[in-house]
Amino acid sequence: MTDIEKQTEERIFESATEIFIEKGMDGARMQDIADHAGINKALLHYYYRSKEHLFEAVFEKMAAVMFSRFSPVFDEKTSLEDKIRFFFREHISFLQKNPRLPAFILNEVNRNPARIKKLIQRYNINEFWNTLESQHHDELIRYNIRREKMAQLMTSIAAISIFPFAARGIMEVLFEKSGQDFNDYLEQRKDFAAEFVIRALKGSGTE
Amino acid sequence: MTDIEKQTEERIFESATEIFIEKGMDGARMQDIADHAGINKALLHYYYRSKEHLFEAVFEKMAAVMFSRFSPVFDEKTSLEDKIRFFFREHISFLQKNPRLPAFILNEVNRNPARIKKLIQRYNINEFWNTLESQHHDELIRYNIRREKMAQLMTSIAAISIFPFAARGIMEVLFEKSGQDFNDYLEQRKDFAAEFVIRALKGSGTE
DNA sequence: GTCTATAGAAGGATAGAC
DNA sequence: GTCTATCCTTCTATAGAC
Repeated sequence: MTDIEKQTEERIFESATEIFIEKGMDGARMQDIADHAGINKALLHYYYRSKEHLFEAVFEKMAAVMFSRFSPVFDEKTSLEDKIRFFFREHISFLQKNPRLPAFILNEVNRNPARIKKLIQRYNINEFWNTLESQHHDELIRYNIRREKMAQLMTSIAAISIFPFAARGIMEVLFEKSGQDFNDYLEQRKDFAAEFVIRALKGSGTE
Repeated sequence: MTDIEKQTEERIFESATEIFIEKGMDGARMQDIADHAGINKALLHYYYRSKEHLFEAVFEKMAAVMFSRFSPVFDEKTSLEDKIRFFFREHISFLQKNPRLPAFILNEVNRNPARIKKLIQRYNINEFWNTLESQHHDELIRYNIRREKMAQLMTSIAAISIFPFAARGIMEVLFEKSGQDFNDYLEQRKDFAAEFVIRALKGSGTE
C-alpha cells in the first residue's frame, strides 16, 4: 500500500505520531500535523474530536509498542543470564529503530502521570516482577537478590538500556566532540550491558 | 532575606525556574510565571526581553547546577572504587533535592540540541574523560577498561543514577501498586548502585 | 520600576458548502 | 468525506500612564 492509497485516518495517525514524538503534546501544532498528512485542519477534528483525543490515541499506541517489547523476555525458558543477554540485544535494537520513543514516553508521563495508570493496569506490568521471581527463584537466591533488591536490579537494567536514548541530545554532542560514533557505541552496548550486569550479579553471589 | 524583601528580578527568576521545570518551555505560560512571582506580565519583559531569553537564563543556570555536581568527583585523591561510592552518594542525594531536574534538562536538550553545545564548551565536559583516565590509568588497565569502554562505563554510571528520576512518573505509579516506597528505594540505591558497578568492574579484571 | 490596557499573532475548534 | 472560511480564545509582546 503506497502513501497515496492509505486511508485518511491512518495517514493522520501516522503524521500525528511523528509530530507529537518530535515536538511533544505542548509543542505540536494541529496545522503541522495536517500539513504533514497533506490534508486540512478540519479533517483532524472530523476523525479525532480534539488535539487531546488525537494525542491520547498516539500515546497509548506508542506506550503499548514499547511495553510489548518487554514481554518476550518472560516467555523464554532460559537462564536468567541468557535472558539478560536476550533483553539487551532485543531492546537496544528496538530502540535503535525508535530512538525518540523513550524521551517521548518519559516526558509525557512526567507531565501527566494519569496517562500511564490505565496502561499499567491494562498490561498488568506489576505481574512481570512476580513472573520473573518465580521463573528464577533459585538463581535469585544464588545471586543474593531478595525482594527489595529486585526493583534495584530491574531499574538498573532498564536504565542502562534506555538512558542513552533518553539522553541522546547530550550524548550525540559529547560523542561528536570526542570523535566517537553514537551508532558504534550502541552496537557495542548490546554486549557490554549484558556482561556488565551479569558480572555485577555474579559478584553478589552467596555461593 | 524574606520573599517580600527579595528583589523583583530574583523573584521572577525563581518563579520562572519553578514553572519552566514543571511545564517545560512549550507548556509554560508567561502569565503563570508572573502570577507566581506576584507581579504582572509586563515586568517579565522589562527584565528579560522575551520568553526565550527568560527560558535560556533558567536553562543555563540549571544545567550549570547539574554539571557542577560532577566536578568534586574529579578532585578527590581516592581510588576509583571510592570515587564511584562518593559519586552515587552525592549525586543521588542531590537529585533527591532536585528530582525534576534530570527530566527537564534531558527533555529540553532533545527538543533543541543547540542549547547544550555552548555549555559543553564552557564547562569543558570532554576534559573530564581525559582527567579520569589519567587519574586512574593503572586501575583501568587492571579492570580491562580501554578507551571505547570508558564511554560505556561512564554512561552506565550516569544512567543508574539519573534514570530513576527521569522515569519518576512511571516508577512512582509502579511502586505504589506494588506497595514499595520510592524514597526508600532511592536511599537504598546509593549503596546498591556503587556496589553493583564495582562488582561489574572487578569481574572484568585481567588480574 | 511597576502598572493597566491592548495590540497583534497564533492556535484549536466549528459552520457550512460541496 | 473533504474543503474554505471564520470564530473565539489564548498567548507573547508592547505602548503609555504613573
